[in-house]
Amino acid sequence: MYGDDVAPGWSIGEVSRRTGITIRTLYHYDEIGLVRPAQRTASGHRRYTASDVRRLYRVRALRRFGLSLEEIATALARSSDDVVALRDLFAAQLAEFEASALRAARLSEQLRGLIEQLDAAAMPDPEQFLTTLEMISVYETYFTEEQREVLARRRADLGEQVVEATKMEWLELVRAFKQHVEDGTPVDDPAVRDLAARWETLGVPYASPDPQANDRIAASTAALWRDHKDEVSRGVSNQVEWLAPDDLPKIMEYVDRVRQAR
Amino acid sequence: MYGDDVAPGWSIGEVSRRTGITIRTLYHYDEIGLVRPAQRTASGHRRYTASDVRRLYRVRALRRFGLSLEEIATALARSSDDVVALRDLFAAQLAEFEASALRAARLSEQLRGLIEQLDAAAMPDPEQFLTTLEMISVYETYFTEEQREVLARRRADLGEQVVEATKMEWLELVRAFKQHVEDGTPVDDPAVRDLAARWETLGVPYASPDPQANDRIAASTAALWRDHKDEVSRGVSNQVEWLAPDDLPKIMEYVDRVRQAR
DNA sequence: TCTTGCACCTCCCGTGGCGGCAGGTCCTAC
DNA sequence: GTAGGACCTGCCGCCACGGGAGGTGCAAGA
Repeated sequence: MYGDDVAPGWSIGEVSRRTGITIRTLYHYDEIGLVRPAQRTASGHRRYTASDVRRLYRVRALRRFGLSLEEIATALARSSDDVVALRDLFAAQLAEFEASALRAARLSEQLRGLIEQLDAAAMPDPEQFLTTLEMISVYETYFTEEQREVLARRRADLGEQVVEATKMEWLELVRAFKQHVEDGTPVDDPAVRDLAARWETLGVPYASPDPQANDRIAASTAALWRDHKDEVSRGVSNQVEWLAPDDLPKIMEYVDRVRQAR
Repeated sequence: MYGDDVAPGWSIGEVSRRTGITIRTLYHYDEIGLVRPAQRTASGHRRYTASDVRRLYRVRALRRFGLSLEEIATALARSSDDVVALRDLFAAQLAEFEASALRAARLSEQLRGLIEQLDAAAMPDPEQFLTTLEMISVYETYFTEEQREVLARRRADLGEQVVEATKMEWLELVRAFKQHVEDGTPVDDPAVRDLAARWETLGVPYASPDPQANDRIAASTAALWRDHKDEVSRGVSNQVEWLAPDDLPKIMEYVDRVRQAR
């Protein structure tokens, strides 16, 4: 066609079919200078040489590995004299893949948990579920990724059984304190003092070996509680029947006073 | 400030600090109607209520799970009356996570292989390595994802040892054929006929149970060889010393004639 | 000769989820 | 009076193209 068939190389359409790259993408690569066909025909049509097509295959391969077009351009520009740069680029990309795989795995797990909750219909009320969602985000806001990492690993190490047991014991303590609040037990009573001591030992198995990390986590927890008493209380009271949404703040205040009385 | 502190809710700056969402993002959410602050002050400043902030936290949580802002908008709009839609959304997202994790794992493995090759300095010449890259892309162009899947699984099932053994045997056959080409052995000689028979049995362990799939893979392979003789030959001759870049096409032609002679 | 049709060209707008800047307003504190 | 900070709107930029409009060049059929 056009008598171009005597010209060497291939038209853009032929190249597109051969390589599986869309024509639009070929235009784009030409535009940004990544793969420029060596020549044009008299009528202005692009002619790709064998070396152009080879370059295209290289670009495609590197793209598959998630490199940006800019990275590919610099890599192909200097890769002829050092393979080391390419190696480093690959290594960096590999590290990123692995990091994102880790993130994806964590998110998958969380999602699975949420789906399970929804399936178990443990949360019939959509509002309750949305509150859970809020808490997820609040949690992310107050704890750094590193802290979440530490906590998640700790929980995993201890196992679900232990975590559940801790939860139950904490709830028992809350229930006991609730009774004492209602009874107006004085804060220096030995009974509540013992309860407060048990309260403090609850977190011990979750502590990390680094005391400073513990302090930071405690500070974050305190800030979270300070700023989001209401949401947390609602969340907890959704889980147990004997707790009204505004009980927990009162109880926590009482516990604090008991601790200070020591 | 501005005497706004008597107005209920929070300014955009305060919300940004509390939630960790940038002000620009808050503007964006307002613009697209995803989170509109309930009111404005007389001077036009945004005031976020507690319910606005709750909505923000929900949005953040859903974003973390990779939902698009549009999906979040529809989810939050109707989630109050059906949690099922949300559950399905999560399930779909989970499936996507898992698919992308699979892709990432495959790419990681390929990258690791390439890095290993580079580290082993088995490829001192950058040009050789770039040819390898080309071949990766060519391979992708000629085989569909499904076919690659089948081949990869087959290789994994057989184990590296077997694959390596096949490679070695194939190279031996090539070497034998090369000798016959040079000697000018006629194509109906029993010796070369036997070699061709062995050649054909080589691929048998890699065949999938579905004969049509095998045919398609064979066709793809033929097309690849037809269009990329030179690259493949260069690639193979890079790996062994006794093979010149233009030997392989001649050998393959000879093998073809031997087969047809039967 | 006219039409139809195809391959190709350039130019330009759109995507998602914001980042960032310019230039203005509003209010407080020194 | 002015310096500064928080806030406002409007607009351009990113990345890797997708897609469409509107034009050109050429061949084959009616």
